[in-house]
Amino acid sequence: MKKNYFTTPIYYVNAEPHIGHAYTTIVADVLNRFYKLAGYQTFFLTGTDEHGDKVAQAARAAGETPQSYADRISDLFRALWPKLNITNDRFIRTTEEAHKRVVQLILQKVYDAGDIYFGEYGGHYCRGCERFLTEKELADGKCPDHGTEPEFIKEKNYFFRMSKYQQWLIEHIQNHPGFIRPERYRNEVLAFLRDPLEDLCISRPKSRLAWGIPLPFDAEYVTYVWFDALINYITGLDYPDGERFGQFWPVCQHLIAKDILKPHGIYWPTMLKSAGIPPYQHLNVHGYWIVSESKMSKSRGNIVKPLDLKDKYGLDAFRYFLLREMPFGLDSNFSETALVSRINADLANDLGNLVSRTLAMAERFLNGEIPRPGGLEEIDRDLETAALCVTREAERLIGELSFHKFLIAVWELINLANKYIDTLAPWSLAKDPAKAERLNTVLYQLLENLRFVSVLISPFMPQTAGKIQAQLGISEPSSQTLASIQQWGGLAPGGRVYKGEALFPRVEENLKGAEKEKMETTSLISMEEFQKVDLRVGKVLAAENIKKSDKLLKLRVDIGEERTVVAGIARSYKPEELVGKTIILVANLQPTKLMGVESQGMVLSADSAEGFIVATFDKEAKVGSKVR
RNA sequence: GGCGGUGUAGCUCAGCUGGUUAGAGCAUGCGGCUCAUAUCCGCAGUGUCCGGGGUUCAAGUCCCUGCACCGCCA
Repeated sequence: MKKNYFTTPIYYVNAEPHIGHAYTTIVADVLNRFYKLAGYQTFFLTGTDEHGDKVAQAARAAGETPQSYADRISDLFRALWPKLNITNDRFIRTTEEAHKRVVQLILQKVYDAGDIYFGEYGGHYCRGCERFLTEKELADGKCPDHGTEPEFIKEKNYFFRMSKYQQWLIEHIQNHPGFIRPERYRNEVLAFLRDPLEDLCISRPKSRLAWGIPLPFDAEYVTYVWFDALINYITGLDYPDGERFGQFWPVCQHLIAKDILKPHGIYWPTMLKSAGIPPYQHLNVHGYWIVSESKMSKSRGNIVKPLDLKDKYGLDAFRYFLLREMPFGLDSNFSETALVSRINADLANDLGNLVSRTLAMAERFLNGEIPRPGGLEEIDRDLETAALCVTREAERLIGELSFHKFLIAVWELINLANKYIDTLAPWSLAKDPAKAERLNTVLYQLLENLRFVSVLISPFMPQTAGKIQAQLGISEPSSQTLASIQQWGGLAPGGRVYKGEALFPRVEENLKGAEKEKMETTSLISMEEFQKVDLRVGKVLAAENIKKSDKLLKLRVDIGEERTVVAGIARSYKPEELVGKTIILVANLQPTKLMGVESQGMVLSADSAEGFIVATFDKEAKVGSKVR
């Protein structure tokens, strides 16, 4: 059985989870779910990174011990993942005893290989910060936080001979194009490796920092946090003797954001090399979410955290948005407006409505029974071919992390199904008993297509996929694997389908929010300016449709003189309903031609639940009089 | 200061190894349908492809240079 192992970084517990953590973990989850669907045996690891200076400092600031502080923040992460429907197999913490043993084992191995030496390191040490400051951090030679001059301290430490493996690493990256991907990050690492690599300081004296894993060969020192943290990826597989390590190493794919490229692209492979462990398969590097406060949330005076939006709009929509919007590797913008736009356009209008209309027709025309299809015509085969084509593309696109391209492909299939419906108009077929078999075929193709779509989207939107499959009467969702959509026709005739709730209700609230904002920003006008508008009481003398327009009506209105007016209210009023009505007309509006008819004014109207309604008076007003 | 990235329609972005009238989605306008979540389908646009040079028969695509923004490093 083919295998795959996915990891997220173990998240550093000096801050609470945010959108970036969520994205990395959701991507790992999508991969994990997809490869399971494709029949792989998988393992998925995430967790928290808990040692080191910053955690010790954050704990001190919070008045806690490092351990209790780490426990608390680690729990925040652990509690978040189920809410995002994450299917990790293990949650690892670097403060676990098992991990400490593995770190010490690796240190000993590297030490025994002769790759660790004791040396002296000098730097600007700030007692307030309890750490070394770089030249750049210094402001006028002083610590920017404490305003004190740091001491130049020489400190003895252990160093990992990273430089020894520089050439090996360069060659490995060059010989394995997918080792670090996308390519931009591979190039970045190669560029970095053009300069001589410095050896890595891997210890901290206990006198300065006690919150770490003791070195096995010198009890006076603890391990540098990165050397400790990276090793989690093999601890998670129960290195060295665990069965999982044999199964899932080195078929390992790390997922990281670009900020931790160097430790993963350089420290980690050289550490593995020194310890005699083969390197991982892929390092998958993604970009940042640029979060701009959307106007929507600003105008309401409350700043919305991206992660909170999953509760507001639903988890699947949130997951879909993250994977659809960001080309893997690049930075992308995150905004509530963009999220709402994706929900309405892609999820409600395209997918949700397709499911809704298909199942409604199956219920209405076939009493909810999955029909037996008859002979296929070309257009029916085209739908099949397109669906099978997306299935075939899936493994390639997901394999190269092109999630957005894959989702585009699925949505092309969804659009094709919508076109298929429009072209074949099943509602017309249903009116003609002679076309019953044709109707059966068309609806079968549509239902089967929904089955394909549900399987294809299931790694991204597991809840939604489940809902669609339930509506299709599929009793065993576990049967719906990638293999099940290698062939058309898996949906068994005779089964029952039913139309459920709308999968994704349109988000209308925000439209109102935008309108509200527009109103708020409308500037104030003076009485004089208002009086420039000549509003008159008018009586509708005649009304008729304008041909070729379904929105416009042509009216003749008496305001003391007769005016021709074109009004965009044909969807709400039949011409005869308007005749005799007393209305309000803007009488001094610049005349304009609409659909070839000159309009000499504008009828006042407003929105209502039933569409446009025209403004009238509650008692009889005098025709032609001024409205104030 | 060094290294790298980005700059294409109102918005968000595709455009591989240079090759006919530069694309998609959203938004906009018009039309069609009525099964459907006022949804769907069709049609219609709009662009000094950041500026300036250069290479070439041919450059959004390659080279040089300038500007703007963003990373990483020192």
